Amino acid sequence: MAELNKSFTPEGVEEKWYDYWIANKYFIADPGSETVPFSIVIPPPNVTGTLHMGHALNTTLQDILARWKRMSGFNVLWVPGMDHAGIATQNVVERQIASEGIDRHRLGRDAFVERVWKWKAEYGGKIIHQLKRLGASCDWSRERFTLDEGLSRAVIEVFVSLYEQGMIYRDNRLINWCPRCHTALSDIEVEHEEFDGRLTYIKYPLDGGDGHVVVATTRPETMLGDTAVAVNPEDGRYRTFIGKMVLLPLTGRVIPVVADESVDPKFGTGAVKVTPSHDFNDEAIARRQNPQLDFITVIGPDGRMTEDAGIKYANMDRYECRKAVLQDLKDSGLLVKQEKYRHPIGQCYRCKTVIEPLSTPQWYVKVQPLAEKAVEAVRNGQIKIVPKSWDNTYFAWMENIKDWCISRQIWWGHRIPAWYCKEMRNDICKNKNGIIVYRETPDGCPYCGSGDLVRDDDVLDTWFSSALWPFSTLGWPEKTPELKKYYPTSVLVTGFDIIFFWVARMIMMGIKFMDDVPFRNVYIHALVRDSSGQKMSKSKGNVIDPLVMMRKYGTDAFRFTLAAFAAQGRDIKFSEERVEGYRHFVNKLWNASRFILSNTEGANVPAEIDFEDLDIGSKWILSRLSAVTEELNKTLEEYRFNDAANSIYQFIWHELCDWYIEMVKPILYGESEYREPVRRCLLFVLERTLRLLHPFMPYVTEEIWQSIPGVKDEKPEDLRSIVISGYPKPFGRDRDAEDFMSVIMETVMAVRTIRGELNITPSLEMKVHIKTIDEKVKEVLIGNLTYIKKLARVDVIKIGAGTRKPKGSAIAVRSYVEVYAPLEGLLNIELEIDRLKKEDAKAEKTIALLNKKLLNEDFLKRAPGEIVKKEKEKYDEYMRKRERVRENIKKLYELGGKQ
RNA sequence: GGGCGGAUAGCUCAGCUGGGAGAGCACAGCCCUUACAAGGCUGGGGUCACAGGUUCGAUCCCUGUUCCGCCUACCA
Repeated sequence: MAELNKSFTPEGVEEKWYDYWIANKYFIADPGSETVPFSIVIPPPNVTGTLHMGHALNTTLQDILARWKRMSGFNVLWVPGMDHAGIATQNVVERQIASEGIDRHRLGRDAFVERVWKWKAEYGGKIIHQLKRLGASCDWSRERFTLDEGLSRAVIEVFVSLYEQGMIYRDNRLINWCPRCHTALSDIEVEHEEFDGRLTYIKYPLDGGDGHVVVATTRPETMLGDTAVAVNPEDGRYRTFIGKMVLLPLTGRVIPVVADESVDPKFGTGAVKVTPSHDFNDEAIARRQNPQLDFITVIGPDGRMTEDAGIKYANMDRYECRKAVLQDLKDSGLLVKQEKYRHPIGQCYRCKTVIEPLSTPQWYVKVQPLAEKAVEAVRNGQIKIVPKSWDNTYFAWMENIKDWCISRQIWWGHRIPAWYCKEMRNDICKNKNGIIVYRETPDGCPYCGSGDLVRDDDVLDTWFSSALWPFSTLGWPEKTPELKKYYPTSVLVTGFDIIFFWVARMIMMGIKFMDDVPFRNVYIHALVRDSSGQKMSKSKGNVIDPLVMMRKYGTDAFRFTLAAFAAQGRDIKFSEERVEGYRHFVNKLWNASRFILSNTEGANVPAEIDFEDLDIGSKWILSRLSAVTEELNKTLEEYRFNDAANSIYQFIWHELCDWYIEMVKPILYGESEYREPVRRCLLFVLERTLRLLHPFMPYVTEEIWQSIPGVKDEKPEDLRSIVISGYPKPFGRDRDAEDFMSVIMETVMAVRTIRGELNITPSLEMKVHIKTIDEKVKEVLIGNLTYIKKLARVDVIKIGAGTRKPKGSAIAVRSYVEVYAPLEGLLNIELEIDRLKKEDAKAEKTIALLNKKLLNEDFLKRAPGEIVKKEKEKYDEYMRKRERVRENIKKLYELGGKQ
């Protein structure tokens, strides 16, 4: 095969074949086809994104599944797309216009949103090109965007119907507020991290009397908004205080001491300052009191103190204010002490700004009823999570789920389809809360006819539209053929970091609106970390760029590395050396193919192959091929990507290359009757192997496959591709051939060991005598002398039961054979005795172990008969072996070895 | 505070339902044998974290301990 270069160069080849696949529409799904569907929706990457290791792993695994199923004859649809990523994208564009000196508020909402779309058209979706470079076999004709028209329709439909069913409501309560992004966040969008802080003890004097209460707080500045002090009703120390009033320092306000069971007497002083407007726990206390405590908001949406904080503090930044308050408390002698205290602080998951609890009106989804069904779906097996260990995480979260805050005070996103009737304030409108939720923009208030309507400014949480992804991308709410054919999707492949954000919500929404789960299986893959186990992040500077890996080592090697790393239930510590190793593997395959193709000129790859007229080596490799085929289908079915990768690696390198190719060389170069069958077999094995490997290494396999002459050439040109060539199925093992081969291999390795250990140069052809008591083994060896001669570089003088050890021979004892290599003059008797003694010691150790076991009556009585029999056989075998080894040592001594 | 996972060869990790441990890389020795030196052959290396328990038998199951990760949580 003159066309193949000496080594594989991915550049050019990758683009060439990707373009070819696209041009021939191999990835485009046909909902009209009768074949069994297999569908995946991609976890839509953010428009702002560039490909990172997580995407690379995620995409590779999905592509392996998609290609495998496509080759296996399924009707595969892999829907690609992107997420508009509300806050993240808005932040990016805000930064961009800031560099031009523009503020979004000055630009105005419509103009800003326009800018974001413009940005999206220009920079967004860079990641799509990168996914293509990875070889992703998505149906790009069905690419979707969470903010495109069809998806917006789905979002509105879901929102309005949930509202109509009372499952979406608006409420005013404390929410997580990001003062930088200027929006509400849901609970899971807050990341908790521990920091070294301080616990500040403050004295609150009793009003109209002696004495005081000391409270402890991590946020002294919020005291300006305190409306009570709470103690545990059972706490004897404070019992007399309950119901009394204390003087709130620095403000002159008088606030009550109240009782609440949530207060832990053991923490701090046992007395808590209560700031209902700025702390979730305090809000709960306030609402439990009768009458309810006052809410005084002292920190505003921008993180600055409000006027209610007092003239002195108003407009200060919250941290600046903390310093001021501490100083003032110190000055007034009310600051008792401060102690070091490590505690978690909530931060915005987009910008890491410290979250501020803030009381604002927001929209919520009542999730409990949805969650119950979603839990049930996993519990009863309608959805299978792999690995199973994630079930518990899922259940734990779902069972304690709180209502989902879905409104965001940003501009980039699905605007909430709600309007407020202004007239309602004048009691003209009969609509009790003035809220109008509509699928289309209403002309006027349907209740009072007023034309004075104002649309809600908020947009929906990005994850609201993502939650609909499995059916919105298939055309819902229309009844499309795609929806009918491909929903529920077959599998969702994703990282565990978005189980709550995304997976759980898709399940809830899918069941609610499609009356069926969104996917049958969920495969949760690991997080890719750096080689020392650290999370990759820009700030740590330990990010490995997938694009760099692909450029440096080729996409095939990179993909294979990811698959080989993807063991279930463990994070991936990525190391570049592994990629390098798999590049060697690509090269190995390449060269083996070169060898096969150049030695099979004139032959065509057969569609099927008959074991009968083949030599043992060929029967063996075919049997092994069938075994690995079975293994691959099985491991892929179980999402054991690493096992799949290792199996095919092992087969190609160590069975096909190290043994089979080496052993058939004499046949190929000589005039054996097996020459033609072997040539066919080589092509057959190569072609099937490439197909087995294709899902992992799409490019190099296609490149080689296209050079193999045979069946494909009869097909029309646009159907000639490994992509649609069919995934191999097991075709049967030949146990005899495998057994016989193991005898041959054992013999060859015995000679090689002698060579290696005694440092006999490979260029010297050794003469060996082989002793075996088994007639069948003898027959096999005699029938396959060519192999043994070639692989061990020996001339076999004698084989059989009566073979005796010639004088001055090196000896290797194996299960079925004993190999004697006469080495007159060459043999170092001492070295050889040492070697045999080592073997003797090994056997001795095993025998002792087995002996102990077999003398144990309990073992004989209770262990299964099959095991006992196996152990006995093993014992006998080792006894025989030891016997032979010892005999040989004795002979060597007789020959002159020193005792 | 609760929950989950990990601890196996120098390094990175496999080891599915318990019968006595594997790979890749690294290391050592020998080979440029006409597919591949990005290669071939051979070899060394592990009381499977620690302590108990269940069992005829435990790397595997149970309990506890230590050390690492991660998730989750309104102890101010």
